[in-house]
Amino acid sequence: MTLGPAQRAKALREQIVAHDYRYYVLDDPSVTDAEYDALMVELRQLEAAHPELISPDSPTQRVGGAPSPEFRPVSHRVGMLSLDNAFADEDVIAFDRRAHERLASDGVAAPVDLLYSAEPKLDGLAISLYYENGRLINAATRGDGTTGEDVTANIRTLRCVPLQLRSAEQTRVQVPRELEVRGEVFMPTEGFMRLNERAAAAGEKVFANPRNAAAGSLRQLDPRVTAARPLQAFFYAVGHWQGVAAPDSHHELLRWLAELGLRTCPESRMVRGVEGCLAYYRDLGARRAQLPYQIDGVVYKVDARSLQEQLGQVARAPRWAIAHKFPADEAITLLREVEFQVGRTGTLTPVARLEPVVVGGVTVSNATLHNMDEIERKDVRIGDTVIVRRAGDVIPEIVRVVLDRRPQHARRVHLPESCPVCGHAVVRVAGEAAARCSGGYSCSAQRKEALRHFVSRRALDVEGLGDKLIEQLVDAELVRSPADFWALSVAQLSELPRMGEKSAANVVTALHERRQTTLPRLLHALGIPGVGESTAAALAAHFGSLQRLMEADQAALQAVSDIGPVIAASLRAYFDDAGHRNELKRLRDPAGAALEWPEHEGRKPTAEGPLTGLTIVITGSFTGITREEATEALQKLGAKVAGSVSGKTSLLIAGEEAGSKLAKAQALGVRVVGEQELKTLLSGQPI
DNA sequence: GCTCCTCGAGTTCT
DNA sequence: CTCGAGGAGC
Repeated sequence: MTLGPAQRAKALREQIVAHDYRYYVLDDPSVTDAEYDALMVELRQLEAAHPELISPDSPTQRVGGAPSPEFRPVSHRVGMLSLDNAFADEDVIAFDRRAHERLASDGVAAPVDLLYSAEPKLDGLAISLYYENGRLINAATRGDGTTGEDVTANIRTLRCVPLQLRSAEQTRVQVPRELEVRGEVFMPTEGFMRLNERAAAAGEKVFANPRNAAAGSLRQLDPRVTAARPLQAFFYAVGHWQGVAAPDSHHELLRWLAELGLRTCPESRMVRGVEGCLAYYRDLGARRAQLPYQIDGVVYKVDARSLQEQLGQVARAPRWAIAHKFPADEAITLLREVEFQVGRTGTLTPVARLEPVVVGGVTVSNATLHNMDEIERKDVRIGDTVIVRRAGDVIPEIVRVVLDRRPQHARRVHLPESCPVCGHAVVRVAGEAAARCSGGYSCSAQRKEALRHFVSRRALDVEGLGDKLIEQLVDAELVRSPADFWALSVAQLSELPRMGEKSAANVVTALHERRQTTLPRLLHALGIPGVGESTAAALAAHFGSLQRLMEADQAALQAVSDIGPVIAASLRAYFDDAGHRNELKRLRDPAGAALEWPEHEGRKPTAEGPLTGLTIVITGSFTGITREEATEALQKLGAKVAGSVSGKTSLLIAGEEAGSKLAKAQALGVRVVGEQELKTLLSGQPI
């Protein structure tokens, strides 16, 4: 007998979903791709002939609806935590010891060797999927952990993501009424390479690494584009569930997810104790290059759920899990040339020009060598083969030279005798690491940098005056000193290449808006050697007006805290210079730049508040507040906000992606809190 | 005079 | 982020 179209469609869908499950979750396909495709074709034809049979969770409906105009924000009902990082074996040992100590102090009996569930840490994007009665309702990115973006339409196009969880009849487990499951979306290395090859052939821009490619693919407005990208996903955690008994351990949770049709990573293993963790780390590290996807470390999770609950979480990371990162990626490349850059203060900085090489997922072609001492210490020569690393995973640095590969013709690096930009003599003060161009303001490099600094965000904060524009203005000799900026007309600006009347007008308006400034900003903008943002603020608070500051002698200057003989002399030298005094006059002149700032009596008392006496350091990023805003708010409450962690630090407030400061605070035993506590503090309550 | 701490300055890539 | 150096305290 023949089936009616409705039954046939249902049968086809069940077969396709079953094949998806075998293929993605069990990794054991039972049909060829051609057979699978034939089923899809038949279902499509059937649905085309009988549109009433189409259901939203039909496998043909992965790419559905019109492109969504935006990615709506979605708040996670349970915050998506991040993990603490371990970089060395000792960090893992300490993590295990802390877990033991905590359990012991809570009176919980734990085995000598805790059981851990270990899995690779994929280099992709964390996502959260929400299923109701087994049906996929929405999908969101991790975002900041509290709020992510709605990427449902794009996630639906991933064939390894079930639109419908396996039913109660198909599984040996209960299907939850509600399930919020978390995992990682990533692009397998091979798919990434093919995608880039095609993009390069088509003259489109290529992605720097699989992670960026995955992120870019998920951010497509048109789901059809996402559907064509080779994205995959593994699931490894549950944020929220209802209508089902939770598995007792992480490894059972993974099994349970797989049973529901959610793909889990085949590399996850149970390991015993620290030794087991470290052995797993080494094994995976050795096989890293052979894995079909990119990983940046491994994750250990205390397996038993009862112990996880006992351990709880701190700030924004659980105490029962840690990510053990692989060492920073290093690459080997050729040092082609060493050039010297001239900074605002005339400092000559040697920069290595490298044969471009991919390190840690980005292409690096420059690396700073800091100064001549550094070059000698590392014995770097032009033509050398060098090992490059991204320090703190961000700024490229040359780790060392591969001496075996030094060619005969390798050249030593010599400090130029004259400035490469202006030709003035280069001087090196005995005992100082830096070499300087003696050209001062007549050196166009120093002038450009000084002008750039003057209008930079933390100084006068003029928008629209970027590096390129300043370069043009200096080269065209339209601007020589900061006061000249305010003499620019729209007509003059619009004559410059790539500058329309509209942008020119915007720049003039932006300059005008910043005429009203503050004394600390102005003092910082001047770029007096040794006077940065914080010293400028101290000077402004102490003297109250530019006039009184300019009249102060060395002794009066040294009365300001943090000002010693060196900075006092630097200030005096600056204000004694006729050129500088003339520039200040032009800046203040109502017929010139006409800058204005409020003056006061000076010596503003430091704020007294509930936090007086505390030295607080802030690191990482927060959701509702920037670090700058938090700093200001804490200072208003009387706290001293410092830039680095030391023995004197009373508290470290760590946000997302906290770096070395967090590690240092932990090493020094400084108390660490998170954004929650920051908010509590700012509301005036103790923590 | 020594040591610790903080600030300033310079830097990369997307 | 990191390094160098000035400032402050012992």
